[in-house]
Amino acid sequence: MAGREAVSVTAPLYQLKAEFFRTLGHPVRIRVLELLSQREHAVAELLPQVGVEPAHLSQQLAVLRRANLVVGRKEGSSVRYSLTSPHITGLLTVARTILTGVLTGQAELLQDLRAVAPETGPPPHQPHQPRQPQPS
Amino acid sequence: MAGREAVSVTAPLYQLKAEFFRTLGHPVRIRVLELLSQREHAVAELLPQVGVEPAHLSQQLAVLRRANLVVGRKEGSSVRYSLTSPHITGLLTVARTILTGVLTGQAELLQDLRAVAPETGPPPHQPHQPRQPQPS
DNA sequence: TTACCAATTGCAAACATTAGCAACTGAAGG
DNA sequence: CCTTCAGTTGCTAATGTTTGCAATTGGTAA
Repeated sequence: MAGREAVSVTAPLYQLKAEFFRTLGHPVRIRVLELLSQREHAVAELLPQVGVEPAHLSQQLAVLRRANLVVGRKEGSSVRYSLTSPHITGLLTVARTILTGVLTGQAELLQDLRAVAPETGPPPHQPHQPRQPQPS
Repeated sequence: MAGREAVSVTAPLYQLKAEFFRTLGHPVRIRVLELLSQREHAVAELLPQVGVEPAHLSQQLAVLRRANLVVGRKEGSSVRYSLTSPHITGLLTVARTILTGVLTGQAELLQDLRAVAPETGPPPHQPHQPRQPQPS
């Protein structure tokens, strides 16, 4: 039990931020948070959407619970999960915006590479113009 | 055969998002991004601020470079780094907001635990009062 | 009661990341 | 030339995370 302290009052803020982002750094957990951004979901509803076996989903839900990003509420024989903060939805949106930019940058880089003709002169290296669109 | 389909030919979006967040999930990298949020910094300027040995910082900068979150520009014998997107600054801000809420929630939980006298009644569970600003 | 279903937990193997050290490149100065 | 400084890269032991399986809990129905 050494590594993870439940609530460290003294941990530096950037350490906490890193742990926070690390919590988001898993496909299943992202998927869950996106689904919960739309509305509350029972585990049985999440299961087919994320396509992993129940035990695995439960583990990842536990991670999100420990990080206080979601809460589970028992209802009959099932458990319904929801976000603890609406800001999380915003965070995912901003992340997508950045990701779009990053991918655009990489696409441009690819194009630059492709623009270099096999045996002709040196790479032109166009001066970099940012992009407009943001698809889903 | 219907059912679990990988959704996209290329990497699914939530996979990319997870990788993106994982990139942020390290104290040194967070520290660097925060410093670069203020202004451009040379590696030699970052070094004393983050307090790790040069090789380690270089590795973490390489991670951020590969993720296309920062760019390095050689200037004389030093390298100056800057963010590729101003949105990153916003992301860190939103993250702090969420983190503040999360920590507030945990603090309340601690207080609840503390409020339970050794042999007296059940935990009172106060109804949730929103937060107070917090320093960087 | 027993059986079943939804969800969770514990554990160990497979996997990925981190951090420290030595070696290397490239530029500036003697 | 040689030396030094700023950064980077390669390698590897230590560490942390993921994930599949078995066992478990708690609720519901027969």
